[in-house]
Formats: sequence, structure tokens, C-alpha cells
Amino acid sequence: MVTLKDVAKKCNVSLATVSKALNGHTDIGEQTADSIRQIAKEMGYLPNAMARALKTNRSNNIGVLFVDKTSSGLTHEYFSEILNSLKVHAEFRGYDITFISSNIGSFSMDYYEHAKYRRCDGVVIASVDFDNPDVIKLVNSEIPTVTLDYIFNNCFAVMSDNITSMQEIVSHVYSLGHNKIAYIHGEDTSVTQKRIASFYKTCKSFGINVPDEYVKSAMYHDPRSSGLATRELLALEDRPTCILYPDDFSFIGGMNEIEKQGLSIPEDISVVGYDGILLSQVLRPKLTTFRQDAEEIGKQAALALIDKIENPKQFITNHVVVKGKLIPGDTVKRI
Amino acid sequence: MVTLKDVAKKCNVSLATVSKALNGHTDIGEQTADSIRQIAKEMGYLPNAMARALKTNRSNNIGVLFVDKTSSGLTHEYFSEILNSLKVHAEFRGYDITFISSNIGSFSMDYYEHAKYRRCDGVVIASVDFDNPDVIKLVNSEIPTVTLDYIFNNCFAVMSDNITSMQEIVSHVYSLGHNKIAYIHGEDTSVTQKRIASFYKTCKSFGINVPDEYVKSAMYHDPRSSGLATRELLALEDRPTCILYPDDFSFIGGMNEIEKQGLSIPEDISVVGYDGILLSQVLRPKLTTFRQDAEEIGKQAALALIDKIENPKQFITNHVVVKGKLIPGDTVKRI
DNA sequence: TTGTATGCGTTATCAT
DNA sequence: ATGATAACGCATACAA
Repeated sequence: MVTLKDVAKKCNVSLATVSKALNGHTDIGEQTADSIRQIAKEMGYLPNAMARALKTNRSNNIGVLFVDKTSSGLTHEYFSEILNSLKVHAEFRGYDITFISSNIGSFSMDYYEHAKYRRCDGVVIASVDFDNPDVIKLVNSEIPTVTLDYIFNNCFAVMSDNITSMQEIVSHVYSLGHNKIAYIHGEDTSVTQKRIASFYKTCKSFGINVPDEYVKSAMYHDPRSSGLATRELLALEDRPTCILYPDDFSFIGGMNEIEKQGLSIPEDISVVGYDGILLSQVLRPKLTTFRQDAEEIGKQAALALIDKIENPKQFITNHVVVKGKLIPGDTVKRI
Repeated sequence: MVTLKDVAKKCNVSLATVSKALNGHTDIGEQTADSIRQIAKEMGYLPNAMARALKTNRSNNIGVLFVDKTSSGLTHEYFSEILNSLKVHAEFRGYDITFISSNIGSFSMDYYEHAKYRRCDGVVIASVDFDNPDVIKLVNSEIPTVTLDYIFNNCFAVMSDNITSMQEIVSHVYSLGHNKIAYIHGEDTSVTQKRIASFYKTCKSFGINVPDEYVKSAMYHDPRSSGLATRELLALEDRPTCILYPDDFSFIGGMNEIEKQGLSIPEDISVVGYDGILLSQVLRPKLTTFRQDAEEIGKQAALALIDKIENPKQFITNHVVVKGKLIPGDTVKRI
């Protein structure tokens, strides 16, 4: 381990001078600084992040909290895309990413304690379970936080645009002649509530009547439950002409059910997914879906959090809405 | 921030005593220790990981290096499952996970420097690009490392069993009467080489002749290239009766091509995937595939690395092979 | 412009 | 059984 002290000795200057030179302070002679940097590099000097953090009380490390009931958060492509984007943009700004969880080591810490223990400068919370007391404790703590797809009143939030997205989907489907539109939605979350409300509202704006039996409950990322809902919808006396799914992956369950009944997409029934994951783009017929801009969501989260960390005084806590984009495919027939 | 000093003051003992009590040293009086622990808890004391790391030269943090040419590593379900498992088991042993990358902040560090800077106690390397000089530098450094699916001579490796898996796949297909078996493989990596060799060897052991045109090159996780390869195979004069794909996701490309030609699975052509991702289990017909035990791979990687970190002297650097499992589906017809 | 000295919070050594 | 103290590597206030 080569330390500042070693470099100082080699350079015949004081430790403080080396520190300043390496950190680009202006009160060091031009050539002195240059030669110090040069020698430090030659010696393979690397700052010790721990020592620096201890001294400055800043770890340059941001925590990521993914709580998923199924603990499959990472295998959900939407989240892994966000995580990747978050990582890229945080790293660009000099921050590393550490996962936060409870149960670290033999005894358990809650999220706040874990983040505090690691001296995270901030935490990004992507979770379905915002009612979790531990999550609430973290959000209300002095640690800067940013939430995804959920708004706390004292915490910056990055929201995917669930209102507009449903508007666009319904409008698209309606413009192709459909007015018997069914919606299979995911489990009850604030995101789901928004989508449902927007679904009803948009339908109403077009004068579309939505019978109760056209709105089915299923689970996100779960083809089985969407398959069951699909079966129910297909069994209706007055069958819908188009079904909206909770997400692209769940649609697979619907697809299976539809094919099983000898129906074909989109000739006999039209369908729309949600998320725009890779899968939706490689299925044939190509799935009509709504692409959430996960890259942008991750980026906004990183930038907002870092801004909050670095400029706490002037930071304005509000929320930003990230627009997605309808991706027309070949699964909605013009009728 | 409540520190050891604060607790010491409250307890009317010295700072050293508190430290010992909290760390379970035996040279502290039973009741003293108890009351100290009690009070520390009440005061909400949390150790400062940075200070501790500085002093002990151990960060209780392990780095994860995912290099993917497409930088889509995380969106590959196989890897995200491994990552999740790694995380769970590392956390259980008291270690947190931090991503390692180059380009941290404005200037770039290589992987070794990054890991060193963060004082990672060890690094897990999951990468396709093991030729990368920076990866090699890291592996050859003093930092304990564990590689996934690649063997360096001085580094513990966790290997998925690519030899046996191909044996099982070919045996299964052969047992159902196929002897015209085509293999679409991924890009050239050591994993691919093993699978190809095992494919040829197993075929030979059954007396199956494999014409050169039955072995096609495509890319992992890329339905397009597998789709093209499928087209070529289907155009063959002497068409194979079964096609093995690089992975489940790539199979989608083949599926599209097969359907496009009006053929059906498995009546007209049989197919087998690889990986056993969620998707393979929800498609209908259910895809016959080989499930890699990503959970076990992540676990073994975590345990081996931590063992290497905590018992460097007695640690034996070798490799462990994690067996997967053939998951018969409905895509291979008995002929 | 450069150097000295202090302390961040902890662990560990050595006294007592 | 308990306490005083040094040291980990660094940044910084202050002195020179």
C-alpha cells in the first residue's frame, strides 16, 4: 500500500502538499504539483476511499434498495435496466453502487441502519412495498433518498408516466376501431391505481363503456394469472376485441390461452403489452406495447440523488415524470 | 452520529471497554458488557464501517465485475439470478456487494484500481471477456478473486457444467429417436467451445453423424442470429429433425422462423433451449431446456470467495462444477 | 507557496 | 477486568 506519506517522502515535500496537489488545490506551485502527480502515478498511488470517507464524511457511494415481494426484482427486465442506467450515470459522477438490504451478517439491521453503517451518501429506492415501515423510516431519515414510481411528500421521485401511457394505449386501440377493450391489471399498487384510473378516464372520454367484467385482476410478471384472466375474458358472452395486459411478460400467459382456444392474434383478438422489454420486440407477431424509458428513469434518479447530495441547500424536492413511448406492433387489428 | 466515545461517556467506562464489549471480547465483565450493549442499543449506536475498515484493513465488501460486450449483462436472466444469489449469500455472511467498473468519476481506473480504491476484500468476476488485460491484471493481483465459467490457473472458478449438460441434452434427444441433430451455438468463448466439443463427442458416442452444415454459429441472447441460422437449417436438403439453440431467449428467433414457414413444434421439428429461464417455462409448448443452477453458482461463488478472504492460508484454489438439470418440455417429439 | 498539526471513529497493544 | 494510547490514511485549518 503506497500512501500519501510514501509519496511525500519520495517527493521531499510534506504530506499536506501531496494531498493538495493530488486534489487539484490551486495553492500549490505549478511545477511542484505536476511533479508530485507524476511521481504519485509512477508509484501507483491510489487514494484510500475509507480514509477519505472517514475524514470527509462522504463515501461517494450510493445505496440501492430493491424490495420485491417475490425478491425477483433483479430478474425483472424493467428494473435491471433501471439499475444498469443508474449505475452508469452514478459512476460517471464518481459514485459507486452498493445494495442495501436488511439482514446483513448474523444480526439484522433495517434499511436505514444498513445505509448509515455503510455511510451511503444517498439511497435510491425502487420497491413495490412502500408501506414497509423500514422503507418509511429510511425515507424520513436524514439520508437523501429518491424513490421510483412512488411519491412521498419529502422525497424526490422519478415517475414513469402511467397516466399518459394508458391514454396513449387506449387512444391507439380506439383509433384502430376497438371499443370493447378489456384490461388485465397487476396487483394493487399506486402504479396500478393510476393505470386503472387513466384507463377508465380515457375510455370515458371516447364514450367507450367499460363493463366491470372487462377489468380483471392479475399479477405483474406472472403469466399464469394473466392466462386465467384471459380465459375468463374469452368466455364472456360479449367478448372484448382487445385485451390490455399488465406487462409484456404476463402476456405470454394470455398468448398461450388464446392459442389454446384456437384463436389467433390479431385476427380473432387484439392484445397490447406494457414495458417494451426485449421479448416484446422479438415475438411474432410483434407485440404492440408501451415502452417505459428505463434508461432515462435510472439516469434521472442518479442525477437527482447526486444533486441532492451535493447541493442540499438549493435542492428542490419534487418529482419528475419520465415519458415512455407507444411501440405499435402487429397485435392490434384494425376493425 | 453517536460514536463509541458517546457510548463510553454515558456508560462511565472507557472507549476501549465499549469497543471490546460490542465486539464480544471475553475480557470484559459479564454485566458490564451487557449493560454497555444495552445502552449502546438505546442510544442508537451504529459502527462506522469506514473507520472500522480503515483500522482493520477489511471492508466487508465484495466487488462484482460484470463485463459484457453488449453491456447488457444485467438484463440476462442467467446473470441476474447469479447476482441475486451472490448478494443473498454474501450478505448473510456480513458482506455487501459493490459493482466494479472502469471509468469511475472523470478519470478512469482499471478494475484492479477500482477494487483497490474501494478496498474490496475480494471480487467476483462474471464476464465473457476474460482476455481483457484489465481483467487479467485484477486476477493476478493480490486481491482474492473468483471467476465464473472461466478458469485461470491461480483463481478459484465456479463452472456450470457445460460438458455434462450437452451430454444430457443430446442423450435425451437421441433417446426420443433423433439422430439428425443440429446445433446453433453462441459466439466463440470457452463455454461455447466446451459445449460444441461435448456435442460432437456425445453424438459420436451414439454413432450419430454430424454434417458440418448442422452446426451453425449465432450469438447468445440474440433471436435474430438464431433465426437466420434456423432458416438455413430448414432450407437444407437433408433437414435436421431437432435443433439445439444457444439459449432459451435466442430460441424465440427460431420459433418465429419455424412458424413463419408454416411448420409447427414439435410435430414438424423438435427444439431444445438452454438456461431454463422463466420464459422457457411459460411458453407453450413448454420448451425442453437445460436449467443452469444459477442460484447454486452464485452461492458457491460467494462462499468460495469469502472462504478465500477469511482463510487465505488454508484456501485451496481449484474449481467447482455446478451441475444443472435437464428440464423436459414438450418441444421434442418422439420419432 | 509549503508545512505542521489535528482529528475523523475505530481496533489493538500494552499498562494498570 | 478495565483504561490509556497509538495508529490506520487522509483532508484541512492554520502557521510559517
